[in-house]
Amino acid sequence: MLDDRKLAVLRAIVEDYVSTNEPVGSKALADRHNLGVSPATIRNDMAALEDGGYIHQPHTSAGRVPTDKGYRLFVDRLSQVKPLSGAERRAIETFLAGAVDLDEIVMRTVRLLAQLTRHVAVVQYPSLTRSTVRHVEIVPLADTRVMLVLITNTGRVEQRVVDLPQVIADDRVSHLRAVLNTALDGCGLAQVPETLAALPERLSPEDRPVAATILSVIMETLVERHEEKIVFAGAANLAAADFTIGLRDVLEALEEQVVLMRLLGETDDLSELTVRIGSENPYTGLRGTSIVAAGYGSGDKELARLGVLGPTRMDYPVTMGAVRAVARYVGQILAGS
Amino acid sequence: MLDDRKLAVLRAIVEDYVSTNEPVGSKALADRHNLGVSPATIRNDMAALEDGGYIHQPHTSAGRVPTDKGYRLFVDRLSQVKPLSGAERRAIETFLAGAVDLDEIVMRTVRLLAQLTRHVAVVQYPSLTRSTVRHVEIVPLADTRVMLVLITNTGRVEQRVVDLPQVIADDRVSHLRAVLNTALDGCGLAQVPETLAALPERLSPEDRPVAATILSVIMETLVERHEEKIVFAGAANLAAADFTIGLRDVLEALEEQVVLMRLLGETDDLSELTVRIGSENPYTGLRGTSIVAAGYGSGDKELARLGVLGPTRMDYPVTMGAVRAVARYVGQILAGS
DNA sequence: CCCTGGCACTCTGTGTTCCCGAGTGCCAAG
DNA sequence: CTTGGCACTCGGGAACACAGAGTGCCAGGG
Repeated sequence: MLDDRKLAVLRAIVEDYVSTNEPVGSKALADRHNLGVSPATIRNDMAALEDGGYIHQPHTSAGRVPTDKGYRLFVDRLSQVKPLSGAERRAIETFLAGAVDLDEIVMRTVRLLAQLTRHVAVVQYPSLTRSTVRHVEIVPLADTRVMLVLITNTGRVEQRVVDLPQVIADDRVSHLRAVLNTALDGCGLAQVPETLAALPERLSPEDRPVAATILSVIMETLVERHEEKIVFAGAANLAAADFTIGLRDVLEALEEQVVLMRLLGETDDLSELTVRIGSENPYTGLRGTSIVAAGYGSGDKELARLGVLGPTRMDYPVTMGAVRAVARYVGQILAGS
Repeated sequence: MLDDRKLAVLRAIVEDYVSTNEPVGSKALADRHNLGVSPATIRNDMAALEDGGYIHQPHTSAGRVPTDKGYRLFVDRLSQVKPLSGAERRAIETFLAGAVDLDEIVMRTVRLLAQLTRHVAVVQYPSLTRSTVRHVEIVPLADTRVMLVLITNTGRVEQRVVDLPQVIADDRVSHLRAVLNTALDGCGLAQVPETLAALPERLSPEDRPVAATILSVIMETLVERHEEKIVFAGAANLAAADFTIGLRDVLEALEEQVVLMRLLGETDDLSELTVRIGSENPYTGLRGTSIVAAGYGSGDKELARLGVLGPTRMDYPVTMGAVRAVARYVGQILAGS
C-alpha cells in the first residue's frame, strides 16, 4: 500500500512542514524536491497517505500537514539521527567539564540541552535507587537531635534532621557512624533496607533505641526520595514557537514533577531514544508537543533520564542527535567524577 | 494640584482597570463608585491626571489606563496592604510546616507563593554570607581525594570534592575534622576566612599541605557561592494573563539568575516591601511587569529575599499582603528548624 | 469658582461583502 | 501508471460601513 515513492513524499512533507510551518501543497513539493514526478501524481500519493491517516488537510483547499501517525512513521523509518558537528561536541564537553558538583552538572546539562535544541529541556537527577552509598555522616546538633547526611557515589547528598528518643553521647555517635559506614559502604541503595535490617544485632543494647530511630529514618528517606527531583530550562523557547495554543497547559505540566517523570518514561535499553509524539503522550495538556528522551548513566547502568519537549513539528533527526549526545557526555562526566 | 477627589478618581481608575482589564471611562466610573459628582466633572479630573502623567488613553476615544507613575502613586499613597484571611494564614502555616529540609522549604514556599498570588513566584535561597557554620565534614573518597561537606544553621549543605597534594591517613582526617569543627562551629560565614587564616599554626607540620589545600577550597567555595541560587514557579500564570506581548522576554529573564537577583533587589529594612513597577525595572524585557519583593530571615537578620512578578496591572494590595505574609512565615519556619 | 448637562467629534472594533489565489479531486488521454 | 487540464472549494485579506463608547469644550446655574 505504501510504496517507496509515497514514503518519499511523506518524508518531503514532514521536512518541508517542519522548516516552513505551513501546510505544504503538491506543487511546492514537486518544485523543491526532485521526486521525478508531476504534481498530479504527488496528489494521488497524498490522497493515499491521507487515507492511511499519515497526513491531513486543515481545510478543503489547503496543503497537507503530517499527523502524529505521519511523524511516527517518519521517525521510525524515514529518518536517521543526525550526529552533532565536531564543534558542537567539543563545546558540550568543555561546558559540562567545568561543573564542580552534582547540582552544577545537572544545571549545566539542562541549560545546554535547551540551548542546543531550542526546546524545553528536562533533566532528572541521578536516581537514588541505582546509586551506591559512599558515606553516611551523623552530625550532632543538640542533645537529642542529629543531622543525617547520606553521600552517594554520584556526589548526591541527602540530608535529614532526626529527633532522637533519648540523649546520645558523642562517642556513641562516632561508634554508630563507624558501624553504619562499615555496613553500608559501597552498598547499592536498593539493598540498603535489607542490610540495615540485619544490623541492630551488632550494636550494644543501650544504643539500640537510638539506632532504631536513625535506621528507620534512613529507610524512610530512601523510600520517600524515590520520587525524584527534576529540573527544566528553556521555557522561553516555547513562546518562540508560534505556539499560542495550550501554552498555559504546557507550562503547568512542566511544573508538575509527576507529569515530567511520566513523560521521560522508561526504557530498558540505555542507548535507546524514546520519542513520544503528540497524542501518544500520557498527559492531556501535552497534545501538540513531542518528547524526545534518553537515559543516561555512568558505565552501563541507567541512572536517570533526560530529554526535551517541543512542538510536534520539531526537527526530529537533529533533536534526537542532540539528546543522545548530551546523554552520553553527562554519563561520561558522572563516571569520571 | 491633585486634590482629594482627583486622587479618589485615580484610585477608582486603578481598581477598575485591575479588575476589568479594560480602559475605564468617565461614565463607568461615576456609575460604579459613588464619587458624588457627574461624569463631566470626572472628565475634568481625568484631564488633570493625564496632564500629570498618571493616566493615559490608548486612543483618542478610549477610556483611561493608569501609567506606571499612576500605579506608583496608588501603591505609595492610595492603597494599604491587604492582610490575608485567617483561613489563608492557617493554610500557609500547615503547608510550610510539613517541609523536612531546606530544599523542600524553598520549594514549598515558591509554589505556595505562586498559587496564592496567581503570579510567578521567585525565592532566593538563604544567603551563605549571613548563615553560621554548624558542622564541617571531611569524607575520604580515595587516597588523595576527600569530599568536603559544609552544613549551615539554616540546614543548607554545601559540598565539594577536593584533590589533595598527598596521601592522607584516616586518623589525620579525623584530627583535621576535629580541629576545623572546633574552630568554625557557630562562626558566621563572613568571619570564616579570618578564622581559617589563623588556623595552620595549630596543626602538626605533616598535615599542613593537606590542610592548606582544604582551607583554600573552603574559602573559595564560600566566595564563589556568593552568587546565590534562585528558584521560581508559577510560570503558567503568565500565560493566563492576556499577556501576549513579551512573554518570551519574561521567560528568558526568569531563567537568568543574575537578572532575578537584581529584580529582588535589596533593602535594609527587613519588614519593608519593595515594589518595582513596569519601567522602574532594571531589566528591559520586563517593562510591562511589576515585582513585589520582601526580605525574609530568621530573627532580625535578613537571610534572603522572595517575591512575585506579574503584569503591571496586578492587584497590589492583595499581592503585597501575600508576599509579606509568606516572607514572615518562612522566617519563622527557618528560625524554628 | 466649580459643577453640570448638552453637543459635536473622533476613534476603535466588528460585521459584511467581495475577490484572489492556492490547492484540490477528478477525468480523459498518452 | 502518469500526466495535463479543468472546475470547484475555501480561507484570508482588503474595502467599507456603522454603531458605540468616550472625549473635549462650552455655556448656564448654584
